[in-house]
Amino acid sequence: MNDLEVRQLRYFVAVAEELHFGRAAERLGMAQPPLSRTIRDLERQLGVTLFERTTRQVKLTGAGEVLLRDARTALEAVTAAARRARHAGSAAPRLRIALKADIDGGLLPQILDAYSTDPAALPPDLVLGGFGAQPQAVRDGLADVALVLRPVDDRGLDSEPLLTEQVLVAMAATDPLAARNQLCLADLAGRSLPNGAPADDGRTSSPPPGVTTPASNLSEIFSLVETGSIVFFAPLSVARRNPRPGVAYRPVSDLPNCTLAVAWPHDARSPAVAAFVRAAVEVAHHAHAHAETHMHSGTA
Amino acid sequence: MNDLEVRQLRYFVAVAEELHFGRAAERLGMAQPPLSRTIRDLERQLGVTLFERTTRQVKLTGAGEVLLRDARTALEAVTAAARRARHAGSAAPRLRIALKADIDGGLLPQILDAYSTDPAALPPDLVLGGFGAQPQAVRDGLADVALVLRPVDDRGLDSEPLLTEQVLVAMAATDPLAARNQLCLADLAGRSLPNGAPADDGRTSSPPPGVTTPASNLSEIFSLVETGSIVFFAPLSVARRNPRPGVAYRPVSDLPNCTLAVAWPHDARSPAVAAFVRAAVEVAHHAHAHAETHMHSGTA
DNA sequence: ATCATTCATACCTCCAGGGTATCAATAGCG
DNA sequence: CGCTATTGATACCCTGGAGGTATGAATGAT
Repeated sequence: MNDLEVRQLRYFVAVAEELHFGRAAERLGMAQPPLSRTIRDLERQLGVTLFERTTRQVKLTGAGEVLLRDARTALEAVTAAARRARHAGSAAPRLRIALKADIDGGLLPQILDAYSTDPAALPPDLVLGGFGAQPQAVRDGLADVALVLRPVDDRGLDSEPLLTEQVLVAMAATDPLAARNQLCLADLAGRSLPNGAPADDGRTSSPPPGVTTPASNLSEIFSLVETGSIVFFAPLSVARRNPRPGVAYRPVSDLPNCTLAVAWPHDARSPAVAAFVRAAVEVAHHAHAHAETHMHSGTA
Repeated sequence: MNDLEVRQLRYFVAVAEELHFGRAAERLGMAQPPLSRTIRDLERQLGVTLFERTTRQVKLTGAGEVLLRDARTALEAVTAAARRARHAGSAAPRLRIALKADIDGGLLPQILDAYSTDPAALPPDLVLGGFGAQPQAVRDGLADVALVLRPVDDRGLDSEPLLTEQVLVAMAATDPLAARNQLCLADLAGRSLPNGAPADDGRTSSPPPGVTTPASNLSEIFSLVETGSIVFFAPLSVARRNPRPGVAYRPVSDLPNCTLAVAWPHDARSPAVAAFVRAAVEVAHHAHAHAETHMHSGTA
C-alpha cells in the first residue's frame, strides 16, 4: 500500500507509449532489465496487471490504460508544481501570459493597460504559442494565465469568457465563393486550411473541410490566402484588424461562434493572476458595453 | 533540472503543515535530520527558498505557499492514479457513486434504474460521505462519479447540472419566525446549524448565521430542529420527502438556489461513468419537464 | 548569563535502483 | 522440424543515496 513514485509513473508511461521494453529503456537512458523489474514491482504494488506481454508483443490491459491517463496527468501536476515554485521564488517574478499571436480580440493592449494600474501587477511576459498550446502551457507551469479560444481543453483550468465573436472565413477575393454573401461549411469542403487554425482544434469543433497546410503566422497565412491556396477561419476582430485588398471575409452560417476567454490554474492564488483576470474581464465588459463603435484606450 | 519525487513533496507538505521539523518528522515516522536535509536538497534543486527558518520559528515563503498548493494537488493526482488503477484491475469492477445520503433530489432510484439498463453499466456501489466530501472522493480515486451540490470545489472535475432547487430553512414549528412566510438570512443570525449543512460549505455561499452543532444524519438533525436547537437548510426535494409535524419549512429570500449536479474526473473514459452521467442527465431532464407541467398551479 | 529548544552538520549503515551476463520463450524461416 | 533472431525475465553485483545517531549552533526565555 506504499505510495507510487514519480519514477515508477515515468517508466510506466514510457513503456506504455513504446509498447516495447527495450525501446522504452533506451528512451529512459537505462538498461532493459531494471525497467522490467520496476514495472513488475509496480504491478505487484498495485495488485494489477498493466501489460499483457509475450516475448513478441507488449500491450496494455484495461487497468493499464486507465493508469496511463492518470499517470500522465499526475506527472503533469508534478512538473507544474516544480515549475511554478521555481518561478514564484525567482528574484523578479513576472506574470507569464500565454496566448497565440493575434488571437486576443484586439483587447490585449487595453487589458495590459488596465492590469498595469493594479498594485498587485507584476511585469508581464508574453508567452506565444501555437493554437491550442496555451492551456497546456498553463497546466505545465510555463505560464500563469492564458488567453484561449473556447471550446478548449480546460482540464485543470478555470476560465472566464471575455467576448464571443463570429468566425469568418478568409478567402481570396478572386475566389468564386467570395461572390456569395453567405456560405456554409459544406461549400468549403476540400479547401486547404493552415495548420492550427482556430476552427481546427480537432475536439468539438467543425469537421475540417480538407487538408491542412503548414503556416505559422498571420502574414504567411494571408499570402497563402491571397493566392487562393488556402482558406482560413478568423474571428471577427482578427478580420477587422487585417483588411487586405486580396482577401475577402465571409460569414459561414453553420460555423459556431468562438469565445475568447481568460484561463488560469484552478488553484491560482497569485494576486497578479487575479489582477490580470479582473482587468481582462473589465476591459471586455467595457468593450462589449460600448458595443462595436470604436474604443478609446487613451491613458498615458 | 531533475524531476521532483513524491517523497520530496510529501515531506515538504508535512513540514509546511506542521511548520516544525521535529513534529513533521515524527508524523512521517522518521528522524528529523534526514528530513531537514531532504528539504534543503529540495530547495537547492528548485533554486528557491521554501521556508524562512530560525531555530525558534519556521514559516513558509511565498514560493513555499505556491508549492504547498501545487504539491497537494500533485499528490492527490498520484494517489488517485494508484487507486483508480487498482480498482480498474480488480476482477469485478463496479461503479462507485459518491453522494451524501438524502441529497439526491429524489432522483437516485430512477437514475440507477435508467443506468442499469445501459449495456455498459457496472454494478453500482454507493459511497456515502459527509457534505462536501464527494468531490474529494472522486479526485482521490475513491469514487468514479458523484452527485454534488453546487457551488462546489470542482478542481479536476467535470460536471453537468441536473436540477436547481430552492433552498428552504427548516425550523421548529413553534419557532416565532415560523409564523412569517418570508425570511432572510439576517433573521437567522445567531441560530445554530448542523455541521455540514448544504449552505455552509465555507466557500462561496452565504455567511453562516451562527455556530454549528454536530449531527450526522437527517433523523438526528430533524430531532434537533424539532426541539428548536438548530435550524437547517434543506433543498426543496429533501423538504418534500421529509414532512414532519414539528418542522416548518420556510423560503429564505436571499439564499441562493442550490444545484444538484453529477460530477466525474476530467479525464474519465470509462463507459460505465458515461452511462451513469447519461442516465442522470436524462432522468433529471424528464423530472424537470414533469415539474414544469405540475408547476402551473405554482408558487412564486 | 544560563538553559532549553530546535534546526543544521557530520558521519555511518544499509537497502534499493541500476548495470552486466545470461536464460527462456516465441516467431520466422528454410 | 530444427535453427536463429528477437525480446522479455532472472540472477547477481555494485554503488549512491535515504535514513539513523551523535552533536553542534543559534535563539528565546528566565
